[in-house]
Amino acid sequence: MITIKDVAERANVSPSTASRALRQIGYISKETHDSVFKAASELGYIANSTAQQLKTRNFRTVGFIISDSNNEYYFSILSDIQKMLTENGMNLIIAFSSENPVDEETCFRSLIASRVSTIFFTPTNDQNGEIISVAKKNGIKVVQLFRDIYSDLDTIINDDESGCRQAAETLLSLGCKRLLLIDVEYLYLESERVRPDRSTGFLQALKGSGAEYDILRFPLVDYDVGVLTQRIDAFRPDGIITATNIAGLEVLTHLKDREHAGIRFITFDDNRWLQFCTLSAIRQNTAILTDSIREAVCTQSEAPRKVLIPQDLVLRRDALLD
Amino acid sequence: MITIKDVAERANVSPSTASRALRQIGYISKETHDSVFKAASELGYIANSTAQQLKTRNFRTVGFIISDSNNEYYFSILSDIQKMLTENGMNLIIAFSSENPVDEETCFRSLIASRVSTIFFTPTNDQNGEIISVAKKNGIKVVQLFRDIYSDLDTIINDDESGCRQAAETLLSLGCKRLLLIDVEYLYLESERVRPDRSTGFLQALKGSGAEYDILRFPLVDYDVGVLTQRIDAFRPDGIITATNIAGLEVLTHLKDREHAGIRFITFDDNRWLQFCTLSAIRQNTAILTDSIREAVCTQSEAPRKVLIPQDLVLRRDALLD
DNA sequence: TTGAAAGCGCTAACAG
DNA sequence: CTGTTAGCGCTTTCAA
Repeated sequence: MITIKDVAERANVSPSTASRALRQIGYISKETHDSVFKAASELGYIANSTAQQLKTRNFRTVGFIISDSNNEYYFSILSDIQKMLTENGMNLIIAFSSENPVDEETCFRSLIASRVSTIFFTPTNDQNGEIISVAKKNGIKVVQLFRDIYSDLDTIINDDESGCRQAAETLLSLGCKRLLLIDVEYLYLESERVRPDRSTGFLQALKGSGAEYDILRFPLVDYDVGVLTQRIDAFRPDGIITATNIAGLEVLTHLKDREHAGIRFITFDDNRWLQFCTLSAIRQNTAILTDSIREAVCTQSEAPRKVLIPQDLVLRRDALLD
Repeated sequence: MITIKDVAERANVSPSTASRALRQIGYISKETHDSVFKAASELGYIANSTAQQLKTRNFRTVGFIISDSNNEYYFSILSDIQKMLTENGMNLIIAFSSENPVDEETCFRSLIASRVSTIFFTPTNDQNGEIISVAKKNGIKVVQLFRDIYSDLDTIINDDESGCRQAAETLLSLGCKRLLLIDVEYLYLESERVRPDRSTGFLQALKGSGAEYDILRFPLVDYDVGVLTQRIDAFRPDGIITATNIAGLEVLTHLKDREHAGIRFITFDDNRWLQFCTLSAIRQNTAILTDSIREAVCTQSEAPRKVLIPQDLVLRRDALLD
């Protein structure tokens, strides 16, 4: 390991002078500046940011807890977020809560130990207030993403409720009479506690439409696909909305196998494969999301800030109707 | 911020005693142990791992540089890697090189500054030996993933050469007479410098088969899709192999648009959408990969270790042949 | 069994 | 303009 002491010795200055020279701070003579930079480059010196942070109490790392590693939506936003953080001189540490409170707490502990400046997480339950307050006691900002569970936290969510309402209205306007929504079932959370709620938007669209409808709440992980397929076969919908890509794929696979036809389909979370299959989807707004995250990282507000991000419905010629 | 001093004061012991008690190391009386733990839990104390690492010189973080954030393959392996690291008490920092040497160097600098124990990266070029040696000078192990560019580094690669040979042999055995391989064009690397090389396996399979063939090297990012489609239209293949999902999607989109038929298709990097579309793919072995990464992180070898991971061809009823 | 002291690598305050 | 000193939070001798 090469330290600033090594650089200082080689340049015949004190460590503090070397430090100031390298950071271009304060008054440094041209000669000192040059000799320090020369020494640093010859030695291959790179400042230990761990020690810097300890000293300056200025923690330039952000923690990101992904709740569902199978959900590609997370990864589609990750590189934008990382790029934005780099532009702001920050690092990104990621962790996975696997949709359960115990892992979520472990993630928190690990990120708190690393003294990240901010933790972004998608709450898997409403019982982890303890560790959240420990984070805050340690000067860490905590922001909940995509699920508004803890009312006292900064919150950034996609407007899934309105997205789902749009999707249902569109299906109705296309002539559907029997709509099925595959919403999310949370293992450690009452559905009623979770905002935004796709079912709410769904019901608003259906109110007074005269159409039949059904809602299945389906787990994000460790699910039994039979529950899904039986419900489809029993209800016989002519339009289906799925809350995630994964559920969407299960639905599509089932419909294809059974050679169903004429069932219209919209899923949350657009991607290139949906585009290729000319399937309709609800597209999240990554730009606004990244921007909100940047703001959350860079500003320190008092009152909890709530951000609601609008989303688009992308209609495509539905392959299943061909 | 809550420090061990706070805990020590509340428990009426010295910081060093508190430290030993919390880490269950050395001789500690039952009473001290209990009072220290009580104080820590009441205060919500979590040890600052930054300071711990500075002291113990034991860096429990791994850096991972993703070269292409559009390539979902990276994300499909990330959660397994992260889980494995967690089990071994380590953290994961990710960074993105965006397939260019400048960003790659920036990533290295940032990870070296964080004093990660190991850096995994997919080389985007062969000119960054300088920063790699700086990493090593700072006691950081460097492992190249998926591309064998620097001969003196630990290396973990998928056996794309054999995978491509298998794919080509299979297409030939299915009766194809005109094979097109869409291989990767590297912006900052001569193709000949990159191992494994899909084209090599492709050519081995074709040798003596009497079939016609063509190879197009296509960029991973910022590509012109017209180059791809024109080549397909000009060569009129009856079998296509693509090196990435992204190129694969472009090929499929083109073939669908033009209502081509009877063209067999195999792509690298299997996923659930390919499965749904009943498209054939070459499937990487994530278990072996994760295991190799664990070994690289946990053991310190002298000579550079080279790991070659075998992969499977998954044949599915090709939707385009229906 | 516990505490005092030193020091990991770095920077900020203060003298010079 | 530069060096000395102290200390971030933690652990590790070493002495008590």
